[in-house]
Amino acid sequence: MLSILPVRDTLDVIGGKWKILILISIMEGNHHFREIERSIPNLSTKVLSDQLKDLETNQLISRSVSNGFPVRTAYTLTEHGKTLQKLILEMHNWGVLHRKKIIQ
Amino acid sequence: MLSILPVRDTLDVIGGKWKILILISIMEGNHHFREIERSIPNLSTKVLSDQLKDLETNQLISRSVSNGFPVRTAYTLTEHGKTLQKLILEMHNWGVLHRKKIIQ
DNA sequence: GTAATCAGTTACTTCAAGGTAAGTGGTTAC
DNA sequence: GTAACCACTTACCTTGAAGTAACTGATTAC
Repeated sequence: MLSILPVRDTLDVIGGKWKILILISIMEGNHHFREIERSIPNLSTKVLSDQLKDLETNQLISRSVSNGFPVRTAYTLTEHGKTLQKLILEMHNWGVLHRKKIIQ
Repeated sequence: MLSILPVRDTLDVIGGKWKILILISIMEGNHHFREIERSIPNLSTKVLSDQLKDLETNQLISRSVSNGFPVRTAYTLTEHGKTLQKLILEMHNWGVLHRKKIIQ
């Protein structure tokens, strides 16, 4: 008997059009704002900014600003964010399976 | 290097507010239209009807109509639909973990 | 014969996620 | 000193998912 709330919580956090893409981009080594932006086609600065705030609020990523000049911000996965990796891999694998099934 | 498309495919199929809830309801033994509708609070007939069509298009559920009277429709998971169970369980588990982390 | 149930459809509205475009304030390269 | 880059913000607009409400057509119970 699965209760519904936890699954909805998960979708709130990683659902939508961009959140998973941004997480994957950071996982793959893109840590700066423009770097992440350039790595994901059609992602606007406004949407990226909004989504990064959401991800930070949910403690999946952390934002740090270097004290030196030029000031550079760096986004990294938190330990909590890293617990998503297995789930993202599962979603990837199921997506591949599904595409094979549907497109044939 | 995870490509983005498969994860997006997965979200297209199980994302949104209702699809996973409907799948879980069917998994738990609700097979008739009104049965599914009653099992999920605040779900309207129109939305249920739309979502069931989507799920059928994606070959996750199948719709069968009994030849006898009264005509009853039955929605069941396909074999392909059953491959989602592991992923849904993962989403459930991560949701529980996340709620602990955020709400404390 | 009328009230209720099943399995939906149709027409219309609302709303939040996402998109567009321009601007801000600082730094660096030449 | 001006052009370009970094890291955004602000204001406004668009669109599609979801919600509301009423209706359909068949069957069954009383």
